[in-house]
Amino acid sequence: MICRAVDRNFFLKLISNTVTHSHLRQTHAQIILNGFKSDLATITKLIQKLSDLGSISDATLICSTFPNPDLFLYNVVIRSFSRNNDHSNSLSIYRQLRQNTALVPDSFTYAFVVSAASKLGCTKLGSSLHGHAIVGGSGLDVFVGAAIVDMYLNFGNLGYAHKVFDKIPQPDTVLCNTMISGSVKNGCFSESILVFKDMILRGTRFDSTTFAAVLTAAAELQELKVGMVIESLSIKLGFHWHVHVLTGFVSLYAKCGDMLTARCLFEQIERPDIIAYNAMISGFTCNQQMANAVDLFNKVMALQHRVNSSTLVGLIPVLNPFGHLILTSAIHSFSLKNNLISKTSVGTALITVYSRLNEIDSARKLFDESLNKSLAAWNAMISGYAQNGITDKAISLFQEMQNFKIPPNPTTITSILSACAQLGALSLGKWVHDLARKENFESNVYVSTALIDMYAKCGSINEARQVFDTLTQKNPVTWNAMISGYGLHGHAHEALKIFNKMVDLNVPLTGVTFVSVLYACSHAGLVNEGEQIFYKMVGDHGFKPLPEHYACMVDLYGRSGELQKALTFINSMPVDPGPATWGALLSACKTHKNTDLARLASDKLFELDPENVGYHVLLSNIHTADKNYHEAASVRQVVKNQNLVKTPGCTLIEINKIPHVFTSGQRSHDQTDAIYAMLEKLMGKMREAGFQTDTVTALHDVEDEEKELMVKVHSEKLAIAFGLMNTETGSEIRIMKNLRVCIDCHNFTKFVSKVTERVIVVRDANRFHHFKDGQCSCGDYW
DNA sequence: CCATTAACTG
Repeated sequence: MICRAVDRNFFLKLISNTVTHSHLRQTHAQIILNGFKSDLATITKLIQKLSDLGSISDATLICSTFPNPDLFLYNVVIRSFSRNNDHSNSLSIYRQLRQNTALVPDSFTYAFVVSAASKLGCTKLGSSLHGHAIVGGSGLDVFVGAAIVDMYLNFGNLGYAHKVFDKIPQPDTVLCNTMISGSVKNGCFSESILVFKDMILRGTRFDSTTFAAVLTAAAELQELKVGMVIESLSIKLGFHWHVHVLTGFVSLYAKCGDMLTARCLFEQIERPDIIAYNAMISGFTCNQQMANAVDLFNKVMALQHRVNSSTLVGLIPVLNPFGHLILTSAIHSFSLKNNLISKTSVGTALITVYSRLNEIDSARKLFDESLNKSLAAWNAMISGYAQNGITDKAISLFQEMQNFKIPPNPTTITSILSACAQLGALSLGKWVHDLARKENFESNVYVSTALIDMYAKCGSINEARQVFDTLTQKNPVTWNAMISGYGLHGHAHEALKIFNKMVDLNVPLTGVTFVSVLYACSHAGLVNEGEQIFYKMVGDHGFKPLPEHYACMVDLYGRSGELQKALTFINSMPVDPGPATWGALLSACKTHKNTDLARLASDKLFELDPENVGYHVLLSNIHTADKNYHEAASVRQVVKNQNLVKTPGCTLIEINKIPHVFTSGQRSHDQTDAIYAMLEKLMGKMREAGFQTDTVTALHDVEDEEKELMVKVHSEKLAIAFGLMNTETGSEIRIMKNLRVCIDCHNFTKFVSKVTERVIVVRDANRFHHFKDGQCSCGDYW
């Protein structure tokens, strides 16, 4: 074939029309033969096409030998790497660009590299690229802005994202969509709706993505009103029949409990995608229609040709909140059969669901079997342990990660903080806080909320408040954590202040908000305040009380001694009282020594929850306190037959960051003799001051082993004595106990705080006690 | 695909 003189346009067209790699090689040869190998436009097009076809190595080879690359060519290469998911090479080309050339990056360059840094999770590099973009004058460009906002949202830093977003003069649809869906991903639903409302005010164009994203937020907040606004807008603009928009409505109605409408809308979706199916399945699960959920799931699985790893991963969020063993095993075996299990995303997803179902061993097995563990897989496993209360495993896995030099991300930090909180491990918690500071994770809402919870649960309520006060981004969970922290420490008035501020600032309240406030009130004896809030919850805020709210109310009345009122309340409840409600009454009966009512409550409990031996123990203790030893023994006999193992009490104290654990009657510690001598001295003083110990009265008719347990010195006394000996005069002592503190030890600690002039902070199984000058912050309510 | 808060008692 004779080649006629060809021009550049000929090659450009030829390259565009090429669909295979070998064809493109021939074209390249022609380009060289015809003397176009140094023509910038032709070579740029060639490189673009090569990378589109996935031949990234050919593309770079040509590029590196090209004499005078311009910025456009660099941008093409940078984007090619990103498109092939090779973000680190994309960034190294950027580095070459800055170091080896005099070219000045433009907004395209910044948009590409910022998103590469985002995908890689490089927070520090990301912020410095943000800086480069500002210096380079691209900081306010909508494309660059969208990339930067998306990056900060991806890093969980909603505050920075918002700062950047607010500065951009004319945010376009894509930028607003990024902000809306990113806020949703960060659990900040009302922020997301606010951005949408701003779009309406500013007249920004909407698209189906906008509506789909806002609907997710509206669904989470059960905001039917926002749904109505979106409905009329989307109908007017012709987006209403879009799959994603309809799916959004399905979720909204499902979350609001209207499954009829949800189903009806779902049926209008012509070709539902996996997200649509998921919305519907999740609607069924959260409205307890398990049979329907399983049916639809099987239908999805039957569409074999369309099921791949992302289908499975997509299904997982449906299971996550509720968990369902049958569905999970189905997915597991499906992925084994179809060789999808080695996909890390599928593995990780299954690890998560198994942990949610308390099947932590199955989760660990999957984790151990996966060869290339992604950060997400580590996180899934760590959070699985943390959520199941297996805090030691969570922490040791985290340490293993550190040893492997795998850098943690905010998700990791959040789970570890939750483990520290459960454990009361203040020094580890502080260390993790420092780490979070260094890595710039502090502004992440999850991290900061977990920090508040950690400090509160580790006894440092003031530090918790400090974190709370410095936050610019809070979500309802953050507020709830602060309220429950105050409740835990018996500071009900502070809890109420935070609650009122929430109301004033229009922060959406949740069911947990009310549980936390009511808990704070009942543990501080604020009966009237609690009562008012309960009625406001129903009347003003339109919440339907859940069983836990009823239980809180019974606890509120019962704890304060108003047992009759508690009973009247139970009888007036519109639903059948559950075990929590009767349990609250029973424990009140114990505190206020009402054996008759206790009998009534425990009969209900034995019926409602026959498996739970705890109620038998409680009833037995009530009889013991009533000096009805015969009755107590017979209740205990029932328990004996059911093989109850009592949790042994133990207390932890940290001295110079080293934890010491004491069990009751323990004599194995190095300083045992000194500890007992110290105790003897303190108890002597205490008796002189007229305190009497309560243990002897309970010793009638008790079996020998139990008698021994009662005479043994409780672990918290040992820990306190040890603490007194090993800390500076006048300093605070903090101890952590796994069970509730008994009346005798409570009195003892009060006394010690007075004679030694120490503040003693005790965390028991339920709450905090701050002992100072012979008084306890719990006001003897616990 | 991975993250935070509450709920009687033991």
